[in-house]
This record gives sequence, structure tokens and C-alpha cells, in this order.
Amino acid sequence: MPNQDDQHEKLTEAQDRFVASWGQMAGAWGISRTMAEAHSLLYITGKPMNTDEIMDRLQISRGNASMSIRALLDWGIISRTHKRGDRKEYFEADQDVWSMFRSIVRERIKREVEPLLATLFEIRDSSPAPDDATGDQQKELLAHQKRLEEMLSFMRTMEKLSHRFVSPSGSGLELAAKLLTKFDR
Amino acid sequence: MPNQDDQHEKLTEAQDRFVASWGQMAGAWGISRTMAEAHSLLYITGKPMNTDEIMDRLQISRGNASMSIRALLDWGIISRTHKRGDRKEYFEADQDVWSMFRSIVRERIKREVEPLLATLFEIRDSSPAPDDATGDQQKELLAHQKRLEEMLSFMRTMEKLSHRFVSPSGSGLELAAKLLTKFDR
DNA sequence: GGCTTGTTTCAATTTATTCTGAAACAACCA
DNA sequence: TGGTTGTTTCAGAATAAATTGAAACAAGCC
Repeated sequence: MPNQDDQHEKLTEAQDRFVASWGQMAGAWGISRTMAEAHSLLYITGKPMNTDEIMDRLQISRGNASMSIRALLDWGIISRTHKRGDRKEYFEADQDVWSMFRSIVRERIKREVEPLLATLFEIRDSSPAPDDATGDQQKELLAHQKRLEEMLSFMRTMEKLSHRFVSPSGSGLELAAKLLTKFDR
Repeated sequence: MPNQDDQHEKLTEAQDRFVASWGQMAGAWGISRTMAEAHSLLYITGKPMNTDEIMDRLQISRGNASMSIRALLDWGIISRTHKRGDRKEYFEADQDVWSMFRSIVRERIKREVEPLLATLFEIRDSSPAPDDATGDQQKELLAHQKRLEEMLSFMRTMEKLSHRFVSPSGSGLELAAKLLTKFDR
């Protein structure tokens, strides 16, 4: 029968593996490796931790820890807590994966989709009007306009779709997703 | 009334702006700036272009152009063409935004989600079994298991959902998306 | 005020990524 | 086969991004 230390060591090892594999995905999610690691550490341990504990566990500098934690707070996927009789700040991760995911989507729309949409509108408005041209040139301008419109319409559909998922009433996201996959093929 | 050269200059300018704004998003999408620029150039001009034309227009080196084009081919969002009487290879972008998007999702699932899922399964299997423990330790192991399971279940739902969108029969993606947003609030 | 504890900032450095340019390669032609 | 045109590769250079560590800052306490 395994003893307690054995068990604990294995647990820690599993946690570390979880953190590492999450860190690898960081790039894909548009956040830095440390951010991803800190977040996954808080998620998988389920325990509030302070800056020093995070530094020690991830072997990173104080500055890096501070900035990564700040960024996670800005993204809204971790939150501050306090322990009685301890002046340090503690941080904990949202334990609901779906709500965590919603926060990420919300933030990425704000940071990436919205600015791009704004630019696309600008470009459309500053593109030459097909009415003012004739013949082949007019065709070309019309085609250009069409491509812009299609991209715009796509982006707006995606934006609206995401907002739906993200909105307070959008907790249906989980249900919707499950339903969609349930009735597959 | 605007003359032809005026019009053409404005068109080129609009295209350049499109390419630039797309390039800015590159990081967020997990591809390099040049890849994004080359792709958006092919998309917005709608014309097949050869390596030299792309180099000139984007002001990049031959090596960079070659590698970026190759990567785009690998992602399946541009394709080769040829012109009669011209030995050069030409490249053109998929003009259907939705199918383009599907290719991207398909590729990202393959590159990011699937490996992560595999690792998560491994971690679950190598995590210590709660049965072997007692008391608080058992509680802790159970909580760990639960968090792993939730993450796994989330990722699998997402994977299935994406596969649905991506599958040949999944051309319904566009319709589904439009419907979902249509009946909003 | 001065002391202790905890947090943030940021210039300098390290690390990772992207890009260049020239050489190697490949395919065709006479 | 040698010449021409087009493409790919890759070591080194340039660029961008993340990280460190020490100093500055805050807040509480005596």
C-alpha cells in the first residue's frame, strides 16, 4: 500500500506536468508562458497562493510573477483573496472551466476582433467607389468591395456569436455546445 | 470626375491597409506576420501572384517569401496555380471566407488541441488514485481528479464542436452561426 | 518620523522568433 | 552537357518578446 509521501509526490508531479503542458499552449492563446503557467497552477492546485509561493513553485523572478499575476487579474481569470492574519495577497483561479473560457473569449474579442473590425470599416469607407469608374476598372472595384464586405460580414457574425456566448445569459454556452455535439452525424 | 490612375492608387492604398491590419493580428492567430500579410494580399487582390510579385509588394526577402508561402500551403489556405506560357508558380487564396476559416480551425485543432488532449489523458492516468488514500489526502486527490476531468471534458466538447464545424458536412457552419445570432436576445 | 513587510516598476539582459541573402538544388531546354 | 530560370534551404543577422533584479513605492505599525 502506497504511503502518504509517495502519494503526495505523485500528485505534485501530476500538477507540474499539467502546468507544463498548459504553458506550452500559451502562445496559441495569446498570452505569455508564465501567465499560462501561473494560471494553470492556481487552477490545478485549487488553493489560493501568494506571490512567493507562485515564484517558488514556478522558479520565476518576483518581477515576472507580479506582472503575470497582474495580467491574469486584468483578463479576469484569477481573483484576489486574503487570509486572516496574513498581510500578503493571495490569488485563486476561477474553478469553473466554462466561465474561465468565457472570460478569455470576452477579452480576446475586445483586444483583437474589435480593433480589426474598426479598421475594416475604415478601409471600406476609404476605398474608391465603383460608381465613379467604368469597364474593367469598375469590375475590379466591385470585386474589391465584395471581398471586403464578405470579410466584414464574417467578422461581424463571429463577433455577435461570441458575444452571445459571453453574455451573462450566455451561460447556455455549455448546454448549446453539448447539444450540438450530441446529435452528431 | 476621378481619373483611372487616381482610382487605382486608392485601390492599392486600401489593399495595403488591409494587408497591414491583417498583419497586426498575426501574432494573435499563431502565425507569423509575413504569413498573414501574404495571405491577406492574395485574398484582397483576388489575383494569383508569383513569388516575385509577393516579394515586391510586401518588401520581403525571397527566403522569407518562399517559407511563408510554403507554410500557407501547409495550412491549406492558399493553393498553387499556373499561367499558360509561364514557368513560374502562382498562388491564390481561397476566396470563400468561411472555408478559409474552417481550414484554420482544422489546422489549429490538429496542432494544438489534440496534443494537449493526449497529454491530459496521460496526466490523468498517472495521477495517484484516491482509493489508495484516506482522510484529507483522499479528499485532495479526489478534488484533483475532478479538476482534471472537468478540463478534459471541456476540451473534448470543444474538440467535437470544432470537428463538427470543420467536417465536410459542416458547411452548415455559416447557417448555424447566422441563425444563432439572428434570434439574439 | 523610522522600521518592517509586501508590491510594483522598469532598464538591462536573456531568450525566442523571424528574416535575410547567398548557396544549393531542381527542372527544363537547346 | 551547359545554360537558364525558378525554388528551397539554412546559418547568421536582425528583431521582438519575455524575464530578471534591484530600486522605488505603499501601507501599516511602533
